[in-house]
Amino acid sequence: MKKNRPKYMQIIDAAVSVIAENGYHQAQVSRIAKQAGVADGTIYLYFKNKEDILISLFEEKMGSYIEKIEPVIAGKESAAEKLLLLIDSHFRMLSEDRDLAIVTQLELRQSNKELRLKINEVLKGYMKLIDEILLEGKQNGEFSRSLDIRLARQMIFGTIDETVTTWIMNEQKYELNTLSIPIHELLLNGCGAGTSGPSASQV
Amino acid sequence: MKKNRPKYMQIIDAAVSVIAENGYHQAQVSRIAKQAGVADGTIYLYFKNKEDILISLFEEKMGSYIEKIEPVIAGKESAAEKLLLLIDSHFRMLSEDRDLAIVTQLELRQSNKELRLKINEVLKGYMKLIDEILLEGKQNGEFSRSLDIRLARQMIFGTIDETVTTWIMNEQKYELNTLSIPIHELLLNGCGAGTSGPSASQV
Amino acid sequence: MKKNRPKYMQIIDAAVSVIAENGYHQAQVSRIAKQAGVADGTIYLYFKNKEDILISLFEEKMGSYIEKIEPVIAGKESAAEKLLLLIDSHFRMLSEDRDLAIVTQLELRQSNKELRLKINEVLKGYMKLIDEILLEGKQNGEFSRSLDIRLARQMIFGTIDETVTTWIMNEQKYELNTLSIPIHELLLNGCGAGTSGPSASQV
Amino acid sequence: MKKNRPKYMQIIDAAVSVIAENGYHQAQVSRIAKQAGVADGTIYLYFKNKEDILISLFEEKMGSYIEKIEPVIAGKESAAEKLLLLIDSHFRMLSEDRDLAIVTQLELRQSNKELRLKINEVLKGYMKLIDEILLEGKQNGEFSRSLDIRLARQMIFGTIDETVTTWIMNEQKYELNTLSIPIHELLLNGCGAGTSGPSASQV
DNA sequence: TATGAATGAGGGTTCATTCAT
DNA sequence: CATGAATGAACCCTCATTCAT
Repeated sequence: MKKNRPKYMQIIDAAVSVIAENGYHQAQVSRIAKQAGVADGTIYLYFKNKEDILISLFEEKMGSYIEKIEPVIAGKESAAEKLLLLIDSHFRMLSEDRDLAIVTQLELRQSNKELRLKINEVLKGYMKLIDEILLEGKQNGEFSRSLDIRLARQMIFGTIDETVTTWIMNEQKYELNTLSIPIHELLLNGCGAGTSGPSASQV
Repeated sequence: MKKNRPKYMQIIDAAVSVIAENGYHQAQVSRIAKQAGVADGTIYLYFKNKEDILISLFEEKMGSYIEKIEPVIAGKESAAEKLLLLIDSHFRMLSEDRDLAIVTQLELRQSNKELRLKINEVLKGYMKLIDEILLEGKQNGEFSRSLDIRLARQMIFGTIDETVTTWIMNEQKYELNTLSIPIHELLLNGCGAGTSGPSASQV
Repeated sequence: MKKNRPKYMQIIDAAVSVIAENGYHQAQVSRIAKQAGVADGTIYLYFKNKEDILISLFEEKMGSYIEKIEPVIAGKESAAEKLLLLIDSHFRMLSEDRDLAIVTQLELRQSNKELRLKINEVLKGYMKLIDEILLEGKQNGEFSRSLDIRLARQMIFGTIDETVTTWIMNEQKYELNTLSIPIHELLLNGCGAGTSGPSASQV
Repeated sequence: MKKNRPKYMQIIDAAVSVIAENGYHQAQVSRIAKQAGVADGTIYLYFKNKEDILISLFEEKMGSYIEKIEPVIAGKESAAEKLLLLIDSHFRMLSEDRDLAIVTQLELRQSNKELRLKINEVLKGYMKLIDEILLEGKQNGEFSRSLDIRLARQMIFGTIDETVTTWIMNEQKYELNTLSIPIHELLLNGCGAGTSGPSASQV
């Protein structure tokens, strides 16, 4: 399996670094190769083409994050707590790797439609995770019975995403994680949690 | 004023149509010219360069939308009603011009950072509009006193944007405007409106 | 006759000024038209095409100079005096119109082969003038009997031309006309005048 | 070093040939590449841009000529002999490579001011060589004590240059080298050599 | 496995010239 | 005579990918 060889991750990390520093359109394959310390041709021993580097980058970084976060979330008791953990972990992951944050929030979005469709495939796992939290919240009465899960998921993901993008655009001048609790409260309210008890944020 | 000559809008409309059909990276100037029924060189009598077409496109379509919607919203009495009108008009505008929806939600986001910064300038007017609604809602007690306007704005814009993008990605298989009221309800709840009275959506 | 209409010279003068200021490749027809205070299309009522402006420019400025200098030179008695007058007038003409000097010595030489062939046609009158001086000098014993007129002419024209070009390249930091007498002496020597009497420069 | 790889000279030679045949403005990069037997992109592995090909061409051909001729001239005893060698070598070099003659005398002069300034840099070495010959001739009494070196150099270079250009313009109908001795005699006279002894051309 | 020299397709923009008014 | 909006051909350069070593 090529993915297990050291140069595989070496190239992906080089891609993140080069794209974050120079932007998507300045991230030539030769530049990534140089940063990774390999020859241009070597890239093609590990990746089908340039697009494949970017997809793999997203899969490795986001895919592995989703896999990692899933069991941790499963350990929490209430949907509210799960949602808070989701938001906070999301913010923490991107705060801790600002290059990755720039790449996923700004640069990778300049890619063509095809690539973005494939990125969406990876995100589906994340959407499913959100849906499960919402479903649980509906079923155990934490959230409104009439909650439309698809719309609520768009609200949650859209809000998180817009929040991170704004933070990046403001050159990360503030601590992203300080927003976890207020954003959580907003979203809980949105889901109808505020009507039947104390805010879960206060838990 | 060049903007008043008929070919100006003719070229912008051609750009929307060509980009929607072929994608951002396939939208060669010569293709846009052909679609507009003018010579390649004529483009440069009306626009500084290719990027200028795209900026102008966004300014004309979104900028004029913002200007148009502003007084209509001002006519509404409550913040909740204003928010509903904002959402519903946003959805309606993009439903009525699906090419424009594709261009603004998917294609224009592939542009370089510079262009996107200029697009953000145009969007600032929209953000300000949202902020005003939120401020009004806070002041007249419709929304929670503790509402963080910046975060609430990110929630509102992020949710609307994500909802439209999902609709586009699903090839517009459903009516976007049917989502106006449920999205409105979600967002109102998020703003803390549900805690102190009947949902404004029911107004 | 188009040449008698005021706009004809107006356009030529505008061309000299625009080319001197901005260089040959920046001298677009529209720029010349603007400088001349006429519409682009008007240029084509007076000139066949852009090249025709440049040829006419050279014909008018250099051709008229040659016609003017010819009778003055004819009035001088010795070949040596005639040569001095030729050199000094040449330097004076270009000193007095530095724009023209820049255009003829530097900018017009960037034109294509065809244009330069036509310029050479105009210069033939000048070459003939030099040849006549040389022939007279040979016949009356001022110059060497063995002088090759063609080569001597190349020396004279080449020296004058190189001297003016060097002066232009040095940004006209010195008075070109101070070189008339020493250059004259060099060239007289070259023609074998120094062997049979006092320097003609001292006449 | 890129200059040592065979394709470097291959491309330069192709450029000379293409420019000589089709003219400066018709010498597209793709045409030069084709003539050199390489792909368009390969040009850019050896040269920064198109202008760089032309500068390099001049440096390689004229620069290397100047370096080569310098020690040979140093071996001659008198300034007169040195001058003859300079003229004759100059004529020989261009006679032996008529494409190069066309390119340097006619085509390269159509280039923009910037390129011509760089060409002048290369020529400065040549001017220095002429100056050294003149200085030596003045000091050892071969040339007139009152000789102005700068003006004499302009005469020498101007005469040689004009002679070659006339030869090119006449489509090389005669042997350029037959002019070496008579031109030499003209220039020696010009430098005041004829006044104090037998012509060095007769040596 | 690894290299890196070589490939070649593809597009934004300028500007001399025209022609309907 | 005069205008100036419209035309459209023409070209340099980049960079993802290949393949001989």
